[in-house]
Amino acid sequence: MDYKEFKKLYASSSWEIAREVFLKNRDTIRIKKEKTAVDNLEKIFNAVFSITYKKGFQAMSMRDLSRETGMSLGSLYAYFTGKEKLLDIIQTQGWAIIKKDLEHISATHENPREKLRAVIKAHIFLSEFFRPWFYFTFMEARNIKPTKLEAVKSMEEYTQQILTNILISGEKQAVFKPGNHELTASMIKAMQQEWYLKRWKYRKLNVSVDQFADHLIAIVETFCLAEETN
Amino acid sequence: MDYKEFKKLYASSSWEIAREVFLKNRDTIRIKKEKTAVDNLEKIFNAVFSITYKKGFQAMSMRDLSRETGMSLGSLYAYFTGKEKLLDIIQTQGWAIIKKDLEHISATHENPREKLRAVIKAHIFLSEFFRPWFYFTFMEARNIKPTKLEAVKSMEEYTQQILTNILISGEKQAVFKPGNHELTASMIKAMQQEWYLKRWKYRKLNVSVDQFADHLIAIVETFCLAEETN
DNA sequence: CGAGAATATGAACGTTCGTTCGTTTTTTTT
DNA sequence: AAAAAAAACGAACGAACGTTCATATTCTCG
Repeated sequence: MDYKEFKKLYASSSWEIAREVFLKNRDTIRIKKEKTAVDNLEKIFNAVFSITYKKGFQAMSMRDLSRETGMSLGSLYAYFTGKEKLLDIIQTQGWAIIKKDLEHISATHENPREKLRAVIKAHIFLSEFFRPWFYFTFMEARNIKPTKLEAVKSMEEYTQQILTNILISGEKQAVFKPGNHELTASMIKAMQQEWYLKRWKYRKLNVSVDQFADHLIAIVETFCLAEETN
Repeated sequence: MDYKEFKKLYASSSWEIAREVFLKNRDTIRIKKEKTAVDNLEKIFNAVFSITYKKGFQAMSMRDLSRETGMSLGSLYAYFTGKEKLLDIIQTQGWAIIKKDLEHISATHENPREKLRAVIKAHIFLSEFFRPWFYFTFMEARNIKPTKLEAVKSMEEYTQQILTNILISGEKQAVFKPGNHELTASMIKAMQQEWYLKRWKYRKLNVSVDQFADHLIAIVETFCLAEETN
């Protein structure tokens, strides 16, 4: 499967994400009409991503956000109770996107080799489709409260565990070589992360997301696959 | 070479780094006595690293820095002309550390295989020894001015080029397989970066810097080495 | 020891920040 | 079309910010 196919199958749209946020936060959002709320939430998220990509969340002022969205300062506060809550909403939703789709992919394959390929690709394709969410979630993790930070770290461990488990069960089936699977899974995550953290580099090198994913999988399989299955 | 040996051979101390900064910025630093200036610069850098690791540079107030260093607000401004200049000083010095030592390592080996191992290891060991500098340089890159940002990006490309060139010359000598060396070099950089970005993970997993470096080299060599030399 | 240079101090200043709220505008309902 | 509800507005407020500077303290050296 390449990125084009992936987009059609799994990805929910930017508007649907905003709608999910609206439904999850109805108690704190003062806007009643769904269409109004979701449209403006989408506008707000896009503005946040655009501003913070350049200068970070802390440096973004509410006046910046007001200018970028075309909404007044007062209006903005009808959609979230404060700047900190806005950060929290985006972070929480970002991780929800990752978790939901990764669990889905992980469940739909049996063969360890196919499963490993599918999970790696899905993560990269997801991070391409929701790049702003991924980038924000990683770069602004420092700004959330210590309680929430623990949740972020355990989420990181969880997604890594998915990879580790595939490698372990693959070793049992003699598809993969023995080795420090936890460490290998870490390295895979590091390379996946590279795609959304250093996008400018790959745009310059003219590397497509499909090329990147294939290269990463080639490296991993060369290292992990047992000799006879190669 | 393991990390213990590396420390003895190449690393300059935290105090020597501060001294380098002092000598480079004598024109803007209002303190005359070298010992006073260097001692306090070292104290300032450590305080900045400690504060910004948790909340980032933008969120660090000069009052935070004053509290952490034990110096008064007025004193601080004798060491740098403003908060922005402080950021610039640390960023510039961070990249200078990387460049200097990487060039040194790259020049002291001939055999492509040995050279690749040495450069990869040196970068990881350096990032372990100067972790605060590496972490800060990466995480606060967004806060510098566009002109300086271009310098940062070209530095990233430069260090990647060192790896790419080793792979290319290794291919010519039939030590390495043909392949997209630029992309492979990128992946190596991503994995190296992992060590200083996610230190908490490896502390938890009880993975030493030597183990990490060896695992990374194993992955790279499995993928790059030509069959006959394996 | 004492004079002058170097360094440290923190109250004070102007600015910008996040947030609030009385008001106006728009939309929906009657 | 009038009334009621919902949404948008932006001036205003106190707190916190980066920075300055007149003054106090410490150090240096004849």
